Amino acid sequence: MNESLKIEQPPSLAELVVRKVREAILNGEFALGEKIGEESIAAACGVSRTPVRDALIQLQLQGLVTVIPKKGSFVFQPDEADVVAICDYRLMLETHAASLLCHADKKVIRADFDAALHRMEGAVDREDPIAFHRADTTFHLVLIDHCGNSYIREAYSRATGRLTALRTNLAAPTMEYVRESFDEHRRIAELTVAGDLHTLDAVLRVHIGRTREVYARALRALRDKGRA
Amino acid sequence: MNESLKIEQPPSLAELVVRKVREAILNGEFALGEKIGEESIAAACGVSRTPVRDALIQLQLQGLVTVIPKKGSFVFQPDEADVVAICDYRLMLETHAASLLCHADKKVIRADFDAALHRMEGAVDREDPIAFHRADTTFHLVLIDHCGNSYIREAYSRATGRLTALRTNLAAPTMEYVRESFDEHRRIAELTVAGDLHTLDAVLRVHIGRTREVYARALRALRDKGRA
DNA sequence: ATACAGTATCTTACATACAATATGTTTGCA
DNA sequence: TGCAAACATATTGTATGTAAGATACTGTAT
Repeated sequence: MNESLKIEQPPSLAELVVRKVREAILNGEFALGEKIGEESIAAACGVSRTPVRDALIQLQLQGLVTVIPKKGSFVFQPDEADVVAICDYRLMLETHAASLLCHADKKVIRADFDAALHRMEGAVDREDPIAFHRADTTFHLVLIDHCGNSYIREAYSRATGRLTALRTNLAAPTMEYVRESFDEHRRIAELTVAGDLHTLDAVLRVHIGRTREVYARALRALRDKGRA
Repeated sequence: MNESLKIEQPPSLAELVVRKVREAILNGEFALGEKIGEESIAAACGVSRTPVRDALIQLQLQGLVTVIPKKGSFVFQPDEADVVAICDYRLMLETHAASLLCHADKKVIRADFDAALHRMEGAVDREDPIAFHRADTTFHLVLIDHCGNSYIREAYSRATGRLTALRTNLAAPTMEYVRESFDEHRRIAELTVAGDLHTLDAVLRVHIGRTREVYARALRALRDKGRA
C-alpha cells in the first residue's frame, strides 16, 4: 500500500480558524492588545461562533491570545520582562537543540544550513529585509528540526509564534544589523557542524541577545508613544 | 484600597472540568490511552458537552490528552522515545533554571530546599514512597519557581503533568532508589546554592537519567504484557 | 457642568439541537 | 460457515438559542 494514497481529510473548521487568525496576528493584521471578537471572526471566516471559540482557546495556549473571562479575547501584549524571558527561553531551546545534534547526520545539517545561508545572502544582496528574516527563521529551524526532540520542537514553535508577531509589530523592516547577523549565522553553522558547543553557546547568546535588545527597545518606544 | 478585598470570580466550568480531568489522569483514574468520551465526562461533571470540549482542547495542548478528529479524545500514551524526549526536556529546563538562579536570593532558596528535604527525610523514615514523591516534586519546583522565567515555569508544568501521570501509571510505589535519590537531592541543593553549575548539571543528568530508565523499563514491561 | 444611577446594548459562557462520520451489528449470499 | 454489505447506533463537529455579566450611554439631580 502506497503512503501517498492516504487521503488527508479536511481539517476541522476550528483548525482552519486557528491558522487564519494565527497568520493574521503574525502578519500584523491585528495590533498587539487588540480585541478579537468572536462574532467578527466568525463572520469573517463564514463559520459559527463555536469553532471560533475552540480556535481562541488553542491560540491562548499558544500564547498568541489572552482570554479574559466575560470580557473577551485579545492579541497578546508582552511587556519588556516578557520579551527578555522569551528570548532567554529561545536561547535555551536552541542551545540545547545544538547539543543534541551530535548524533545527527552532519552532512544533512550542513546542507540545510548552506541552503538557508544562501537565501540570506541573496536577501542581503537584494537588500530585502523581509526575505532575510524569513531565511533567518529557516536557519534557526535547522537546529530545531534536527534535534530529534518533539518537545523542543513544540516549545520552539510556540516561542517563535510570539517572536514573529513581535518582529512584525515592533521592528520595522530594516537592513540594520543584517550584515553582522549574516556573519554570525555563518559562524553558528560552522560551530554547530564542528560540535564546538561552548563557543556556539557564546555566539548564540550574543546573537539572540541583540534580538532581545531590539525588541525591548522597540517596545519601550511604543510604550512611550502610547503615553504621549 | 486593600488588595485582599479583590474577589476572585468563580472559574469557568471549562476550567473546572480541566482540573477534574487533569487530576483524574494524574491519579491514574484513567488508564494510558483510554478513551475519554465527551458525554460521559459531561454527565460525570453535571455540565453540558460544550465546556467539556473546551477542557479537552486545553488538556490536549497540555499534552495530557490526544484528540483524534472524528474519533474522540484519549489519554496520552507515550512510547519509549517519548519518555526519553520528555526526560531530556525536563533536564534541560531544570539545568537552565538553575543557571538563572544566580540572581536570586540564595537564603530563600536554601530555606525552600531544606523544607523539601525535611519532608523527604520524614518520608524516608516512615517508608512512605508516595509522600516522598510529593516532596520530590516540591523540591524540583524550588528550582523552577525561583528562576524568574514564566515560560520555563509553564513548560515545566506541562512536562511534569505527563511525568506525574507516567509515574502513577508505570511506577508502583516503592522505596527502591529512595535512599540514593534523597542523597542526590541533598547534593543538588548544595550545588545549586553554591552556584557550581557544571557539577550540578552532571548530578541532575544522573538523577533524571535514572528516572528516565525506570519509566522506559516500566513502559517496555507494560508493552510486553500487552502483547502477551 | 459634573457625577452618579439607571438602562440599553453588546459579548461571552453555557446549553441544546442538528448534521456528519465512524463503529458495531445483523442479515443475506456464496 | 465465512464474508460482505446495509443498516442501526453512538459519538463527534457545528450551529443556534439563551442567560448572565460587562460596557456604553443617557438622563437626572446636585
